[in-house]
Amino acid sequence: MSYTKSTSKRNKIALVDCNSFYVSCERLFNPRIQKKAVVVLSNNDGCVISRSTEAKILGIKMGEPYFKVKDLVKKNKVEVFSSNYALYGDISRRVMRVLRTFSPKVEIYSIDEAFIDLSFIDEKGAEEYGKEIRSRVLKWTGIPTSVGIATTKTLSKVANHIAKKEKAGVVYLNKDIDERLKKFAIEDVWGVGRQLSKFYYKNNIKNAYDLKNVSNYWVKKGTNVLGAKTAMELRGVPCIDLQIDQEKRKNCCVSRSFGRKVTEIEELEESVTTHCLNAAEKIRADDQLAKTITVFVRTSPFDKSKKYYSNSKTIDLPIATNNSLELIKNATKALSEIYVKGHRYQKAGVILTGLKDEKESQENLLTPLMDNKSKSLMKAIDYTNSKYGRYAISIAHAGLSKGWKMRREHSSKIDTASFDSLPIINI
DNA sequence: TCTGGGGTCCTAGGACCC
DNA sequence: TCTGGGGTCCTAGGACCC
Repeated sequence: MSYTKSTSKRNKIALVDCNSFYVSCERLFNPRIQKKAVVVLSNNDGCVISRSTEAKILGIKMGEPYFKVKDLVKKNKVEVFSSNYALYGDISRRVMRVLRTFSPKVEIYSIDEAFIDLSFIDEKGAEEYGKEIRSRVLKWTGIPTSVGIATTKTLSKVANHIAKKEKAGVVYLNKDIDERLKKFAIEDVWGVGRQLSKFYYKNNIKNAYDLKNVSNYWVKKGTNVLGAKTAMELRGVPCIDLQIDQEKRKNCCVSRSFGRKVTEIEELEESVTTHCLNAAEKIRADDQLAKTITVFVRTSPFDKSKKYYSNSKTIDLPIATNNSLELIKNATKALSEIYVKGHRYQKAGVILTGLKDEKESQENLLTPLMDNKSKSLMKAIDYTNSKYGRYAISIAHAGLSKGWKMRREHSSKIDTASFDSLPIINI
């Protein structure tokens, strides 16, 4: 058996993850905050969702409500930003474009991370290649990354985690794997969340090594197939394929918390209408049609002094559509069925499901002739809004005052349209 | 006063059918 | 008291991810 030969052909998957991505994006445009503690807040300035290393050291936790750390932030002069997803999306696309120069097989896993197939690199070259990825991404986009390389996606997640923790930049997990896994807490394993951690701890499985060494049968019985796949991947057996083709979404959800509590149905209607416009625009951009629409509303789950109310209504559309007006009509009807006077609503949303390709949908003989007309209307609206800014054309029912709209008190106001026209300078 | 948003996949259980 | 047995399809809800 020729061992060396087979190992050199082994699967190699790199996970490239941007460090403190949203903070790094804000830093690109703000030299003043390079070395400072910085945090980025979620929509509505609700929670901390990105932290610089300095902010982590101060003890600011991921996902922590902003009001709980406000004092700490003030005392330590932490720089605070409301999130700017249009900006982060632009930077993300740039990062991904650079990653594609390293391998034809790239899976964009989230806004700030990607799996890359590096099986064509031999054992000795893997770590060097990882370093080259880091430096090129940094040079071409300004974004710092960490790279983990291993034989499966789950192990490359482990490697990446270690790279971040040890500030190693690149970790290639090819030796002393068991020793590393023994020090890797079970709750940090990709695919093991709160419930599974509880279950594993109860059964004396405390780290990745423990999980690697229990029987597949036992894992599958106690959890499900995904649990078993995770265990297999820790053993180095690839079970989760790289998804290279960007598949279209199957659902589309648009929802927001309100900037203040809402009690009247008119304001709920405004927000639901706005969410419909956004959701419809999203699926039109992908040439998709929706078969069903769900509207949901809820009060604050944190307000213990009031009774919690949460409800949703789903409507099957007679003909799959992406027509804003059609969707709004149904959403409004759904809303009227779940609205109960007297509650202080905190959030409302719209979910489009049963999405399918417009091309694949059969032309329905009963489709009114109107349809072509409204199709061109939607096209015109999308074009105008993309050219002159979102909401250049809206409908009156979406509301003009929008007293319920979310808070964004710390926006850096970086205009991505103008950013996109900036020249790129390679240093 | 103030606690994000948008996804995917899996399973259990009901409806329905023969 | 006893109440068939399987198969498929669909959906709601849970768990997980970033």
